[in-house]
Amino acid sequence: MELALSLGHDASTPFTFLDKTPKIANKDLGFRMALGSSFSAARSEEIKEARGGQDNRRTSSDPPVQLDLLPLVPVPRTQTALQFRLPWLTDNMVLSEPGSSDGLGKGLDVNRLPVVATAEETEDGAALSSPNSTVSSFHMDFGARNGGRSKRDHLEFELERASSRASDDDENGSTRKKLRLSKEQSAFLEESFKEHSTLNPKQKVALAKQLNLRPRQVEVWFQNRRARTKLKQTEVDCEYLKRCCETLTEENRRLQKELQELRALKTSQPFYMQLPATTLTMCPSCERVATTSNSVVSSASGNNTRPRTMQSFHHHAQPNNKAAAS
DNA sequence: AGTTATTTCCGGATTACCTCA
DNA sequence: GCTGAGGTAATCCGGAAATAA
Repeated sequence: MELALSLGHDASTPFTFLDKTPKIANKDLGFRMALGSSFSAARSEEIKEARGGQDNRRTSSDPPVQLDLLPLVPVPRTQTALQFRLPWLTDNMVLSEPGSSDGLGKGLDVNRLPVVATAEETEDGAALSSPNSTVSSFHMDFGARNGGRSKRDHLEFELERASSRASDDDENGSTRKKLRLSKEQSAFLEESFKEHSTLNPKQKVALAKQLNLRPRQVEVWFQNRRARTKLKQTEVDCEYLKRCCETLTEENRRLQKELQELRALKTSQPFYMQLPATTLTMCPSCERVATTSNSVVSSASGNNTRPRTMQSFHHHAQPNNKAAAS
């Protein structure tokens, strides 16, 4: 998709801005994004392709929209969603499947009650293998959060939160819960988002298992993340258009002034305007209108009163305009 | 082959909760 | 302690696409 901004009088030279946006974004805001109508089409293709398989309704390993809102931290392509190493873990602390025997990988689930697995999990087919082990097998180092709280303190803190949530739930099962993901969970989701901005069901379930979240939560996070990305990009585009508008306004002002000068010249020096019409050509390099009768104007007027822009155009050689000059 | 119902996912808008100044 | 703003998880709704009947 090429968005063309027509400025009214010259639709032949559409003003494209989106191809410039990434440059601006890279420089000023530290992220890039390629927008294109190919997105929806490509997505449809993805879906088609994915639905060829039984349980892969969608795949997004190569998203059509490239976008990075964070400092680029490349994750090797060879790492699948199941093989991510969390940057905050030491080398021997890789998240493992929740049901694995090593006991690692039981990330703290900020939303899951310590004991009860919800019906939704079962529906999603992503119920964890040991939902009641969330507390006992909590091994991730969350010391970085909450101002360097010790592991023990943090665990107690989280237990407290979990139990308070449990009591909330007991009081009213329909209470809407809104609980923050941990820094680590968010970081992991971000990393994953950088890899692919959409998830197929397998990836979603895998991520959910790794982070000890419900698949629905992962799905919602990705949806919200895409929305944030889009909003951010819209702001960038808006800012760019604003700057363009300012530039064009300034250009318009300048041209109006020039027009006024020309009109004044016409009234003060009528002979000037009786000369043969000046051939105007468009400069292929800068796309400015160039006049080819500089010498005539100059000699006829007797002094060099041509407006600044007309003077600035004469750097273009126009060999076939000698008639006008004579 | 065309139609309809169902399912699934998504985006957009909005709500509700949480944190922080 | 109260309050308003901002961030964000969660919800609702409608549309699109695929699939099955």
